[in-house]
Amino acid sequence: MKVSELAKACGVTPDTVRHYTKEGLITADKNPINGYHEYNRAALQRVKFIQQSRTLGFSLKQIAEILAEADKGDSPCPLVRELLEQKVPETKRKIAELQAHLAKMEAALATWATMADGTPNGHSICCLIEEWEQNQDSQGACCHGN
Amino acid sequence: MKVSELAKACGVTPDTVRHYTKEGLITADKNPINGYHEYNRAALQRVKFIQQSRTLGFSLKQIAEILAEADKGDSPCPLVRELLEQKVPETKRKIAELQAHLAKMEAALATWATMADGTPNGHSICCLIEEWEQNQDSQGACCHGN
DNA sequence: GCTTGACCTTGGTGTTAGGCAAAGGTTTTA
DNA sequence: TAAAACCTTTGCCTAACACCAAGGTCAAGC
Repeated sequence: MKVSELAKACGVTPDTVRHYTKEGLITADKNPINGYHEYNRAALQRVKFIQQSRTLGFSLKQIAEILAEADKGDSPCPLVRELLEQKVPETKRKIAELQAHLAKMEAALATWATMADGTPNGHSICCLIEEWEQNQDSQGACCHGN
Repeated sequence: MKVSELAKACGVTPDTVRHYTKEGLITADKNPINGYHEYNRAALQRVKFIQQSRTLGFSLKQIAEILAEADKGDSPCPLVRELLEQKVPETKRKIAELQAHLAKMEAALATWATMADGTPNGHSICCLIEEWEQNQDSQGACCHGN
């Protein structure tokens, strides 16, 4: 298969296939006549595997480790379990961060609903941002009356 | 103030201050004798503002727009409201993605708890990944008995 | 006065996972 | 046979810095 054929078969772009090839995640023979890459079924399987792994949140570097393990003839499964077990709390942390983040934004918007816009005056750039967090008891000290 | 003094005062690294300077988010006079950057209180205020804005999830590019608006003498507040209102659904989407992601991982780990590790055999790289999703009814077809 | 360490400068590289574009060769199609 | 569609390599772009190198500068102690 050529680049685009493989890409289409896997539902990725040709650039992605080229990227994986360049990074050594998949290999290809080169047609000596025209220099074109020639991919086989193993490459197809590997690209599909890579996409599956990416949906689980693995980085290309981690996937490369997994593939290297498999290429050595060892089972990559223990490594996969380990990586995934690390990833779960990490993902939970990210979710918590984003949720805190979202709460901040919604709180800010709610607070701002009662605040007027301020014109920058040299001691304040945007009162909405500068005042929204720490001085929630003195809301709008810099803005109101504008 | 010099780079490190400003950085310390704002709780960021000198590299961050240099980065903001290079990107034009803050300005500095240059000491003609030694070429050192000299920051004033306005820069201090701006770096703090940038940090506040970053905790709200704004990118440096967006912050640059906000600052540019303020520098023109206009109130950046309407822009800030608008940006933040765009950001809320975006963040919700990201959270949902991560949660789906997490669910996938936990489901995979739960499924795998009952599966043995497989040795790569040419038709499977890591059965855990390849089998976990689509064939949940034929779990371990490639792995068991190993 | 001099050395040492801490600071500053510019400029470059690295990080993720490709996207995009240029310049040129090849293959397929009309 | 000419255009369209494909392929190649090369290299730059993204976000927000972190880190490093080479070299100049400054403050302190001896």
